Amino acid sequence: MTPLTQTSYVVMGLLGQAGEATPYDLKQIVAATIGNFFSIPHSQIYAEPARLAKAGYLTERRERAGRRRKHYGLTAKGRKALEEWLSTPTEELYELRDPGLLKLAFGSDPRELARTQLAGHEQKLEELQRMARLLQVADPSEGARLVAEAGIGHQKEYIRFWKKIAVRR
Amino acid sequence: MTPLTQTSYVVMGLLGQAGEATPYDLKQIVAATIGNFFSIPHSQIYAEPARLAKAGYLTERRERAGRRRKHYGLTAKGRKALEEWLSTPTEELYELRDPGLLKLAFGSDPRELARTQLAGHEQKLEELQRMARLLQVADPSEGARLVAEAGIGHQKEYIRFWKKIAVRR
DNA sequence: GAACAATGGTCCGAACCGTACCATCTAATC
DNA sequence: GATTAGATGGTACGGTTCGGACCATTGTTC
Repeated sequence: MTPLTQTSYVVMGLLGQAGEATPYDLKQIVAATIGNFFSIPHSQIYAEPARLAKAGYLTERRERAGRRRKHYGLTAKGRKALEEWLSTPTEELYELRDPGLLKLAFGSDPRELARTQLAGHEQKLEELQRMARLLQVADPSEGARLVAEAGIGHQKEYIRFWKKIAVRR
Repeated sequence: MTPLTQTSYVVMGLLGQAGEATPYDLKQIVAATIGNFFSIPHSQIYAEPARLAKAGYLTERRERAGRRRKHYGLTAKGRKALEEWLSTPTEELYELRDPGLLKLAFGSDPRELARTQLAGHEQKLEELQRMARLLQVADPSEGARLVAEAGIGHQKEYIRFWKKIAVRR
């Protein structure tokens, strides 16, 4: 039995948008886009397509020469599973692991922490804004744009939060 | 070698605040507080203290009768490790897995999704606000209060986001 | 054509995870 | 005072995930 995990749907979802792709392609896309709100370690991005292919959700085509890259694409079965998943809204909310907040909760010095975290979030915000600008012109999908917006909103929220702490007396 | 993971610090951090505790106690505290921004499955909360005790970071005392609960506390070594960790601000940001945004990115129907997610986040917000009120009166630690505030801020951000989508034409 | 960076990928043991199950205590009900 | 239901408290375990180290091919620069 091959249970489909959220990672599975990430892979299938990307292939649904990108057509055929190698795991490396997927890795790049993840890093640039959904990695921002759905983290996946790179080793999984290589392992998962193989697993899915074996279970009939993906086609696997291997180059005969050179790098012998593997290219994956959705099968009908894969496409069906993906669509089914997409058409059922989740109630589940997020899962979060924020080491900054963790330290804060346990009594780290708030101001120092705030400085460090602030820097990170500001940088992240810029990244996201850059990305959003690209999507404005380039991307066909509305979902991608919305999601980028969501990310921006949360970064701003983080920045408000840490700033408040940083400037406190 | 026993590398200290974030989970380790959660356990040690809680013991730092609570004094001695059983894994069950820890589980309860996590569920009520830091679980909101740092998720850990309950099986880990039982496994980790044992691991840490074996490595000398915790003391382990087992009741002789009845439930034979195990009580854990920080050793000097544990306290030192904790303090060291607390005194180094992290640059690392969060790790997030949000299935709602994932589906949105891949083309789920935004309005339907919004309705479902909205309900969840509104409930979560209430929970957090209830908790925050409790902390106002009961909790000594400033960190805990700040962190609850952060959570509230993000829930509100989520609600703004999904609401905007839900009411769209 | 050597050296170096970028690309593309594999491998592995430890940690993690969900889930199912087990045991003890409490206290209400008869 | 026996029975039972629910809350409390905990263990076990096999499969999955994870980070990180390492390997191989290609492209670029000198």
